[in-house]
Amino acid sequence: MQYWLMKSEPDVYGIDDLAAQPDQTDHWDGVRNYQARNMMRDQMKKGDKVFFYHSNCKEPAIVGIAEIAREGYPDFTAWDPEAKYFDPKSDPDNPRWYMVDLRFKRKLKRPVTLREMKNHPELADMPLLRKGNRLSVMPVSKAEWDFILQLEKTPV
DNA sequence: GCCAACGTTGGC
DNA sequence: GCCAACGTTGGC
Repeated sequence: MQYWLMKSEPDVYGIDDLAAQPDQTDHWDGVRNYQARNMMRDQMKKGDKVFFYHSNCKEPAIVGIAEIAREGYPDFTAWDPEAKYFDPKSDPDNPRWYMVDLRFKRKLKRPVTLREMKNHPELADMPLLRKGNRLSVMPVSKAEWDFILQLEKTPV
């Protein structure tokens, strides 16, 4: 099993939005970046664990845990001219973009903030902490995953 | 709201 | 294939 981190803007789609879905499951559409696409299409497996990260907000932080409920399949919103992430270069015969389904598992006991993570050398290799990194989907090592779960248990 | 860093596009 | 221009991301 692998571990991942996926970013979302809470104003657009936060962890509470995922938790409010039927079966607490939703498709993760709108990713339009090839590196992220490849990971969703080729690497994510059902049951993999995912940190849900809130980006572009007041206190960027990991706020919860989800899991992969369905492995990569074509992102059909790319074919919908009305959709925000419509891409005329993608078509059903040759889909350019892929997505997965995520199922909400739980919120963290407290958010583990970006600011806090920067203070721990154990996490320094995470793409999340590297300057200028814009990947919205990234792998997390088991050591990093476990470390962050330890942080969660520690009061701020 | 600013702006640095990055990915993509398209002219050549 | 190069690279300048452009749009986007996302922390601050």
